[in-house]
Amino acid sequence: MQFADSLNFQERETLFVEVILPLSLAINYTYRVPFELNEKVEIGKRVVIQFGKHKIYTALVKNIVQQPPEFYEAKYIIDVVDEYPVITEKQFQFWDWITSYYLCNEGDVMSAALPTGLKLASETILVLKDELPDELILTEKETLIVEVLHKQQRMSIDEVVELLGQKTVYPIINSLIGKEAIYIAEEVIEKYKPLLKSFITLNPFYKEEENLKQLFTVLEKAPKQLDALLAYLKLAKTEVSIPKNQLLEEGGSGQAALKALIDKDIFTVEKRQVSRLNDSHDEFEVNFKLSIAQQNAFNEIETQFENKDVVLLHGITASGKTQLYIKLIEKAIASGGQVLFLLPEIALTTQIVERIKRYFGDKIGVYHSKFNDNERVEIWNKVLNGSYQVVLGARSAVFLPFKDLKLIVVDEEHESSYKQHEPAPRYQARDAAVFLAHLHQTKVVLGSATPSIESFYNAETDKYGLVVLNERFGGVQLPIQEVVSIAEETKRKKMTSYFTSVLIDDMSTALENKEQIILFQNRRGYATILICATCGYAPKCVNCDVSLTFHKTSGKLHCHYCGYHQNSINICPACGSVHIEQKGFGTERIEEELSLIFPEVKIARLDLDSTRTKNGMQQIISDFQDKKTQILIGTQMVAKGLDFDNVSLIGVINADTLLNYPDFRAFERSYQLLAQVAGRAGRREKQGKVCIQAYDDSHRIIKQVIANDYAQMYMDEMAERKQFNYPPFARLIFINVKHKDANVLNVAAQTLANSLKAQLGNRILGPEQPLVARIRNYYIKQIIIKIEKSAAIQKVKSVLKDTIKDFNAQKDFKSVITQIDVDPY
DNA sequence: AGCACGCCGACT
DNA sequence: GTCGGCGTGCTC
Repeated sequence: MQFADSLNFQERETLFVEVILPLSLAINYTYRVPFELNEKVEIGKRVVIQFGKHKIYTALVKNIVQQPPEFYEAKYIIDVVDEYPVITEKQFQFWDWITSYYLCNEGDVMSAALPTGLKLASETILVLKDELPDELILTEKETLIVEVLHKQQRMSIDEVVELLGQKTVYPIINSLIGKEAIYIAEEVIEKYKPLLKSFITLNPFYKEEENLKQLFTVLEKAPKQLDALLAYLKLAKTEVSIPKNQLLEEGGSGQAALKALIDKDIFTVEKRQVSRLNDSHDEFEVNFKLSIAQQNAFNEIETQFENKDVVLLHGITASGKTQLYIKLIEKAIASGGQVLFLLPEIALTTQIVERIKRYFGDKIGVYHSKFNDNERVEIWNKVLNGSYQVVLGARSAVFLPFKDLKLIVVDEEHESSYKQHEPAPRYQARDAAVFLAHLHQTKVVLGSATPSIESFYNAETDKYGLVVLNERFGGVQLPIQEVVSIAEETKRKKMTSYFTSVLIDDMSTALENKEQIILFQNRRGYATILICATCGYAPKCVNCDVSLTFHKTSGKLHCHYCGYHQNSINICPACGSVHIEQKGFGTERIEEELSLIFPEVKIARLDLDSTRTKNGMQQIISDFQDKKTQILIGTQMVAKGLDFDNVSLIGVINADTLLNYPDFRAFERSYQLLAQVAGRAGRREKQGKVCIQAYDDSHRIIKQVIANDYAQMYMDEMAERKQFNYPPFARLIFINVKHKDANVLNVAAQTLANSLKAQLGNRILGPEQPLVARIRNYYIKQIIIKIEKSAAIQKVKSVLKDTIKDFNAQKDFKSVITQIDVDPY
């Protein structure tokens, strides 16, 4: 026996794990596995490790090796968290692709991919020693800390910072440790807490008829308890254990009676883990039939899938794409497997989700930012164990642990919200989904009424399949569309505040017919800026190079970039004049002006400001749906995925603000947005109306929207993109260079651009000053890389990576921040 | 990210 | 001179 043991000892292996930390770090780190944990470590499991002097994190095992690291002594891992891996092999491959394609760190991807509940980090806590040394001489500040610790046992670093009113607290803490007055502990907070509910079960003894009868007689003297028992028996027909709160609600017996029964051992209580997700157990909706056009499109998609991995479904608004998706999903999961259905974030809180949920019942999970940490972990686990077959989600849903994907649907594929800009990974979820499908050897449907230029180009060049659905479902008519020139109306003095006489007439008619109206204005706030009529002074943000926006509800001036706000001004701080004028106008201002014109009409506003609270948006939408409000004014939000039966008029207050945006995609975006807004009018029997107000009423994009001419828009755009060498004819990479000092930044950006130019030539443009030159006290310059389609993109990327690394290694540029954004659109 | 170390200005 | 802010480097 002893011999065998020593033999084992000889042969016992020492394992090392390469782990990904949920931090933006350039490399992964290697830890040593204590022998007792050898059996438990596995790729894809989380481990608890100490990183640096104190901090404890959960890291993810990426690899297991036997060679010890050459140049340093590895720390031991503290524990293995998971019973089973939480990250699949395919996910790691997916992460690798994101890392290399979007030029970010693995830790960035891990942070984005894992729900917060699966990442734990420690907090440093100060604790008073049980026995303080006899002669303790403390400084004033140290005494302050010890006094607080006497009262509340423990303090966080932040609390110390607040208590002392200074940022540098470590020297003081270390001094206290040195004097043996305190010690520090690392408190690891388990973020995910399963929800526990009490369940009541009848003691099996009373299963016997005889015993139960006897119990009834005993309880006759305690009517409340008898009530509780009866309530239990009524509820217990299908399940033996009844949730305590349900029993209390239905029985009406009260806590005391229940407790008495539990004390008498008639009922037993048990805490059970329950799901937070209120999955509907509704029966599936009756089977609907696809129209002939839909059925044809369905068949066509199937045929195209035979030799294409991606099919673009170009279906005009109200063509019934959703039904088509449902049929595709149904078919995909018929023989097991999973489906990912991506939607833009805002569309996820609306009707389309309800419709699909009703259809697929408890097979479906929804994943987006409105869910809290705990709920997200539960969804993650249900995808991992396969109990969710269909997932509806926003862009981050591409990171869920799918086992067996059979189909990916990306609805509204042109939506810019599929791109994450901040923080890294700056990924485009639609493109990532195409790669994800490739990993799972499966297919993708990209759906849109107004496809992005690049997707349509891919379809045109046969990279993607193309299926067109251009018949409105159920014979819904196209709305009547009209353009009104604001310039013309102003000249003829026919404007009433921001509204042309045409729009006012349309609104009056709609209101008389008891129909509803949606007004679209692409700008939040009340007046865009305040400006002094005497000297031209306009209040600016202290942290950013932007004028502040006046919000009437708060009475304050707000910065939309950093959140800074200050009280409004009545007197010009520069010249003392009282002639402060408001320039420009936002949703809030429109709301106010409109209420003067239609004082008896209920008006609601849907924008970022009015939907800050959790249910704010839902409330506004349902009020409008229930016709409690007649006019809904909104930003982009009103255009996305909202269907209202009674809306007969859509008004666009000012189309020019969209068209004048300085970006090569401004026209494409404007077309998409205006077409989408227009699509909200008159969805059922009745023909709706769209009224677009613009200064430049003969703009080609507006004409194309009115004519519903996507093809012409596409051709015009392609001609321009070709001429100026923009996507899809070239690829773009942006490099944002940031620094607190404008001079340092200028030199740095120029230096970086020069060394890139030396290697990549005229593919490098800039550095240029972006629209907003300073945000949150950081000055910004932008370098643009334009790469022709034929170039080896991976080579360019590796040059880029190396150059930036060298650049950041230079002494003067150490504190310069560089951010790479691949496909920045 | 977050902590240590080292440099430098301001304040007793 | 000392304290605290701030930039810089490092974490297996």
